[in-house]
Amino acid sequence: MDISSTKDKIVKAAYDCFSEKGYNATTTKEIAKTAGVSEVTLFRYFSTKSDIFKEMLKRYSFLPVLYKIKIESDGIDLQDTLKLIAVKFYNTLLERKQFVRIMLSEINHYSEEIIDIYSNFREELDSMLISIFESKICDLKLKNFDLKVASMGFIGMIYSFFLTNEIFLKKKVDDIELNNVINAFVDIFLNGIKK
Amino acid sequence: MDISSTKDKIVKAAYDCFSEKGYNATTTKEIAKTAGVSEVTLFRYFSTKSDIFKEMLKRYSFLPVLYKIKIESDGIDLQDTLKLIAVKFYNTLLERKQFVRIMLSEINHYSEEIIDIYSNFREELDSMLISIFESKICDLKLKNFDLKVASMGFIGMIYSFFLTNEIFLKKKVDDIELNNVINAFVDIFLNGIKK
DNA sequence: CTTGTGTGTTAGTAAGCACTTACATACAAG
DNA sequence: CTTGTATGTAAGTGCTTACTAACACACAAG
Repeated sequence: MDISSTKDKIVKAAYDCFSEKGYNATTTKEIAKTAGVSEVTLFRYFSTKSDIFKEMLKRYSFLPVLYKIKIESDGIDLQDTLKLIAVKFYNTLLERKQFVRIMLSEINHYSEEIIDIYSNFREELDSMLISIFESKICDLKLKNFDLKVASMGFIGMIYSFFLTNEIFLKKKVDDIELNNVINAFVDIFLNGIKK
Repeated sequence: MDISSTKDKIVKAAYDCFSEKGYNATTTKEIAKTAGVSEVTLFRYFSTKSDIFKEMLKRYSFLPVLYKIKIESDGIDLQDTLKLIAVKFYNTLLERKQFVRIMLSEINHYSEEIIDIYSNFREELDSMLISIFESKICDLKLKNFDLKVASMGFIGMIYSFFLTNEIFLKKKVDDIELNNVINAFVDIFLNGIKK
């Protein structure tokens, strides 16, 4: 028994291929080759190409990873909390860059599944932030904003920064630049929501 | 002579098809049918499917549309200027929603062309905002932020809001909600960059 | 009336695709 | 040694695809 089973290897290979070329441009032959198995073996584990895709969506979704972002915010001030969350969020996206790419390119093709993943993802993130804001609201005299809108704005800055650099421009952002940008975003945002 | 030539009809049809199903899943037969011409005629105008795609990229790029966003900001305060820009930016994205979808789904396939369009787009937008900030910087005692980072943050909030609702969740945002959200974003942002 | 231009129809080709069938082989467990 | 399980190879099927060739028709301009 290998460290990763044949099925695992196929799903991983599919993940890599789909993220590089998209679903339609990836052939089952290619997936098999990447996985280091024969095409026939591939079809012994999955009866259709679509099944491979769906299995891959399940296994590589970043929904579970999201929980790693959750932090203990008691005792830490809001500024540091936001910075920490921003960094963790960005790194999560980086770690699952391939998955992000797949989601972007297959929204049309597998819209139901992807809408599902994305909406769960956003709900979790937003409610995480909102509960943090709520716990700090009395300490810091925040404006009476719609917290959900505020959360969307904050997440949006970081998400968009990620998309622009990593997905569109394919430009690596080094840690120093990332930290500067995140610090600026947090500063703007925090100042913005304070009374 | 028709109001739109045969070539125009083909490019328009390709635009519609590609945005709905993606490049690979769209057949030349389908494009021809959508355009209301025969497939042979299609190949009389374009020698390959890829040529149609590239022609479509040229014609439907939102780069030219971007100049409609530019406004006269003299005499208007920064808050109203930003709100106006945000609304116009959002509406431009809406107007070219199909193009955005194509860019997202074909980054892998036509990365060179799309990177080019996207980076021009961002540069234009950023420099537009930066020059506005600079013209107001003395009036309003803005913090000594990196203006480019500030611009990225502001654009990012709106862009991400658009992507989430219109592209991912396929949820229509009505004008009232859009205005509320934009007002909130501008408030947060403006407060955030002030001293 | 002729000629050129733009288009349609019909039929095709060569390639590539997802997926299948049949058979062979390696190997671990009993 | 036998049997079951996991895999490979070779060959192929039926379908779809981008793209082509050949011919016919409509029609406007000279």
